[in-house]
Amino acid sequence: MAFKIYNTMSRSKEELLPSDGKHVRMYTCGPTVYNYAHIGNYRAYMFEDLLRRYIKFCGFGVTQVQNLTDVDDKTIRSSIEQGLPLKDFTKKYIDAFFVDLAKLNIEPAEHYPAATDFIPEMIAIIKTLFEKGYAYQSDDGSVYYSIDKFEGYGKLARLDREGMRSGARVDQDEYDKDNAADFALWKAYVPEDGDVVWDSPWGKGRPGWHIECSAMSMKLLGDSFDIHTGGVDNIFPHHEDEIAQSEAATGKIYSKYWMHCGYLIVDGKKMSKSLGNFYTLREILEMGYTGREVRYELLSSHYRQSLNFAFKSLDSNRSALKRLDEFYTTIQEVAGTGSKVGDLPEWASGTRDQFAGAMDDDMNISGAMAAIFDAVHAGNKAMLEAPLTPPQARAITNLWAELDTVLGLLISKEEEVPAEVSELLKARTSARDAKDWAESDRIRDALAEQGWTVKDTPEGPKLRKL
RNA sequence: GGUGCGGUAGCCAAGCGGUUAGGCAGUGGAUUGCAAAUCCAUCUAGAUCGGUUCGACUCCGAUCCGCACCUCCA
Repeated sequence: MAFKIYNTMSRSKEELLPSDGKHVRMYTCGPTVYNYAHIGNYRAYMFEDLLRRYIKFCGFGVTQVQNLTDVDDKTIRSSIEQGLPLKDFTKKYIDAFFVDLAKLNIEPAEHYPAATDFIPEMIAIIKTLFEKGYAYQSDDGSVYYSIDKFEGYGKLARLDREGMRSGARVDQDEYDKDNAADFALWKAYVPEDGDVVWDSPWGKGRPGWHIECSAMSMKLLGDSFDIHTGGVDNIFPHHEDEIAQSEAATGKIYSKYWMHCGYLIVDGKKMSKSLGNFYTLREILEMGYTGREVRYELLSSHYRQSLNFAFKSLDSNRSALKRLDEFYTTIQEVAGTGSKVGDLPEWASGTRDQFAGAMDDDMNISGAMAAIFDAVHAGNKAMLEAPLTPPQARAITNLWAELDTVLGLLISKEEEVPAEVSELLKARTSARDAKDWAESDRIRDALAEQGWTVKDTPEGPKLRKL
């Protein structure tokens, strides 16, 4: 089996082969910390989470870098509005970001570099670009990258260099630049920047946006690394410009694979802060949804497909997760505390291959989830015929644990049954033994108020969290 | 205008040149003191028009519609 991923650079699926054969180095574009990230942003981080988890499932090691953009127009403007030093302002949103990642059960990356901690590295790259003739300084003091000097410019986005001249949004007034599409490496200081300023060989100022990713990725992963990811809106200009400046500076291939995820759509439009049609994770959690339900939502569509966000599907995810929980709880009850592992029952013997086969194909999550639900259905059916042995059940819980290293939503945390609730259950059992159905139903309602539902099974009553 | 993605049943969403994807919801039944869960059965597909083929949801062409990117963007 081979894990194939869609490489935006080649526009085709390619087998993932890390350059050292065993350890994948990946750079994933992270948040700009001027506000709470919305769930459209988390769609990208969720895709990256699935990717790193499946890479590990395939037996590779992973080093993931996710940057924090803590200096740009928006962070500067907002921090000044709030009268806070930039670092104090961004800290609030950086902290919130990590809280959200935990709620969504997104595995932490190995590195979370902040742009403001890598200014010397950025300046070093710009210096090199000057030496090699790719950079120039304009009259206003800003430093630009000359895209005409880089032969491969446009190779990722497959730009029509001629067509760009008549591009819809090229600002004709940008006469400081040699070519309207040249981008800033270093922005000269303007009063609006307040005290956000660094010294450089080209005067006071601050870095351009694209240079931060080049500096941090190459510093932490090397001049050439394996995978670079982001949303499709990053293909151009951000990633195109990163390639231009990095490859011009080093003369090496910057990233071997480029992967991009589709958008989160709300009411037929891309969710974005500028359109104002966004939800933050904390808003959704306040509405009573769980991080796990949101995780299921963000995960369960193929990453390159746009994902239509609707509360209705969050509700249906709750039902689907209940079905998974019901199954897993049943299996776990049979497995008990025994550690002896038996063979998988016939109905689960192909599940792992079916799951991996789907995931190998550019992370076909729909196929992978179908493998899970096929097993649940076949298992429920088989258990009506013949009970599992504890070692068989243990084999299944082990399989589930393995698959959940990828999905991160199969196994929910055990709920402790409060003493009060187990007292109620006892009282109800007595009532039922006495065939006092009215009392039994009254207690069942009382349990529901506590958030628990009771099921009467041949093995006795069972409690489930609502 | 350039470039790219898509249109699959009530909703969400896959693979596949011929054989039930899957999830949610609905209906009928089994089961249950009643439920819940589960099982069984069942309803609703492939934007439109052509072409290739023994056979097309799948390949090709055209048309229509939607979304995105073309220097804020995950």
